[in-house]
Amino acid sequence: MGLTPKGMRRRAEIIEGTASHLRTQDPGGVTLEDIRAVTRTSNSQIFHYFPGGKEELFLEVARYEADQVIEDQQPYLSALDTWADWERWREAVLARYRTQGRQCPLGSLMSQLTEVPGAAEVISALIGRWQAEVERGIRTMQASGLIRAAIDPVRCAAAMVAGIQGGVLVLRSTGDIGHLEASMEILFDHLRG
Amino acid sequence: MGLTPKGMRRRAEIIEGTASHLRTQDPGGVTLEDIRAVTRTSNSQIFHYFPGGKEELFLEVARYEADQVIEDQQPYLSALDTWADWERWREAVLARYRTQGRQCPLGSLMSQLTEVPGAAEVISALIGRWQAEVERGIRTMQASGLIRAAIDPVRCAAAMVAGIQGGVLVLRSTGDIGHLEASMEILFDHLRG
DNA sequence: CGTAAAATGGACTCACAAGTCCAGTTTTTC
DNA sequence: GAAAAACTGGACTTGTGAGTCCATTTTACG
Repeated sequence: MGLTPKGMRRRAEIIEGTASHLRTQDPGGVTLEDIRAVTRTSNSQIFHYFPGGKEELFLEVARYEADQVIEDQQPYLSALDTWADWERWREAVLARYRTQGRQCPLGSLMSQLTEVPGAAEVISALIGRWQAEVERGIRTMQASGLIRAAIDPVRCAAAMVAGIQGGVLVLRSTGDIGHLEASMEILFDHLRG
Repeated sequence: MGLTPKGMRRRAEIIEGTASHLRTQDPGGVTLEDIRAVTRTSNSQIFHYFPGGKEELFLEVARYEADQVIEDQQPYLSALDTWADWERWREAVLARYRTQGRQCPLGSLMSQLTEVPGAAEVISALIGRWQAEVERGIRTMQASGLIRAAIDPVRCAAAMVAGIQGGVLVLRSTGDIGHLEASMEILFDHLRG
């Protein structure tokens, strides 16, 4: 049979507890014992809810964090209809990364999952969703004449996503958010023409 | 005493052998035993040349690979004096990543070294060097009137580096090189005005 | 030469952390 | 209200892989 309501709650608690612990600790060094302590579970619970063990749990956490990434950009990301919306979105992105600094929950997590089938899909899906939203925003702006028609929405959205990713990557290694700012700045300029 | 000539050779061999093995295998799963096999060494040699053990060895490999990244872009990166040079450079970068696909030796390696003092410096230094070269290129082009003066060399170089990094990151997770191409394309357009 | 330092081989220790097992408790369901 | 299924605790097994140790050979250098 499936999970009882209580079981579902417990499972979610384990994922969320692990996620929040992984935001402050390097996932590479986190053991099941740490997770047990932090989530007040026992070994049997972990393997009960995640038969695939640590790997499966981490993958679930990655999914959860990927959702968070999008979530944190809402409601702006889904409604890029005016320049003011774009600016608010940009601020939301910058604010997020200014706050979390070099601690990118998803980035460090994914590096632990390099050969788990499904891990790459999590990122691909995230990037896909992200890019699709940006693309939609560009098209909307084009429809209302705010962005010139010569802009290729697909390429521009791709560059935007890549620029942000790269900016965050640099932020993670150097602690400098300037690259992220510069990337978005220039791409916005490019959209404005 | 220091190392004898023979010792220095051996040490270099271990680094290079490990590096080339790490390009085809996920560093996370590579053990000292694998390294012993691949480099035909014994445990004592590894600890003899790298008293800090695996961590120290991997850090050396990271340094080595970081040098390679710059090396592979030469001689173009150091002489971005005309548009033709820029195009050749772009092609060199794209060619490199088209070839190695999702296998980014440095990226996967660094994720194993998240809490090694010195690891972040390797990346910081790489990004710094990279960005400085691009910046110099932009200034040269400005001096000869090929790029308009309104362009901010620092911001633009930062965005370029971030865009490339992000493009590679996406390439690593999705296998799609389109983001890298789009990033460079748009930034080149921006430079051309 | 000869001797001291450096280079090598390979067996051994040891800690740790993932995963297993089973016995006991709670919840669901009929 | 009782059987079945889901849930939980915690001790135990086990494999693995980093790092240690010492004995032996090779190289540097006066």
